Amino acid sequence: MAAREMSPALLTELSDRFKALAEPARLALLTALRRGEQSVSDLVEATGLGQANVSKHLQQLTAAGFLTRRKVGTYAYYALADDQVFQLCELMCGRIEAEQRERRTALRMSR
Amino acid sequence: MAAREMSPALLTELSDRFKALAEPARLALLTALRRGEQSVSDLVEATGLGQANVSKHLQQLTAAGFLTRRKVGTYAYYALADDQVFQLCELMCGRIEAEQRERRTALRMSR
DNA sequence: TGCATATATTACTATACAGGCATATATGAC
DNA sequence: GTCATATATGCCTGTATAGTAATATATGCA
Repeated sequence: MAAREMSPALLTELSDRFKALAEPARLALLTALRRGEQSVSDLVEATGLGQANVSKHLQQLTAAGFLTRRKVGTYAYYALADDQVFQLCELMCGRIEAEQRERRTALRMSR
Repeated sequence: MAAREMSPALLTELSDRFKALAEPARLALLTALRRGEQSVSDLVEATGLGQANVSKHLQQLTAAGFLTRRKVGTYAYYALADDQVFQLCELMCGRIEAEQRERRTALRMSR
């Protein structure tokens, strides 16, 4: 947020982006796509999710700007729009690990 | 996600954190707290949200590790646990601005 | 043309949760 | 003790959405 003025509109846009990442299934799809562009059926197999479900999640991720879509014949190939999304995940993972470290330390202190 | 193995448990923890940021009201509270530690009633006034609503949002942000809570008398003072959360917002805002630039460019091209 | 495959969409159900209101809890003042 | 204030909690309603199953759409092939 920094020096930015946080208008209600920006807050809504921001929360919409975070909402796109706020689902384990969608994070699993992003993770699977680290290996490169894949079709819907590839991703169905990679994640074990239902086809309709995957299709809808991919649409949401694309609408949020995290994925690109390329249609070839009857296939739809999805790919990461960029890898910035993983910077977000890395920051979050770092927080989670820091908290786990703190919990372990607190545990040690209490014994 | 990088070199991390993304276990289902980690995906869930990650999505929980993102979910905490996936609400305009909670982002507004975080923004208000940039000015420093504040009580619940301060934040009610700053945001215009209802007291019960603010109290519940603050609990969620605290559970997600974004806020700390300090009780003094009948007051509860909340503060940002760190400012890393704004790095996340900055990254997201950067994405939003980039897309707006692209939309403007696309518009120029189409005229 | 008709058939098969890949993806998207629709309808439905179950669940989660934001928001508001009323109330409970906790602390301080008297 | 009573009263007032600050915060948290429980209940309720409406809305959003994840998941599934069935169907629609689109493309390629014979």
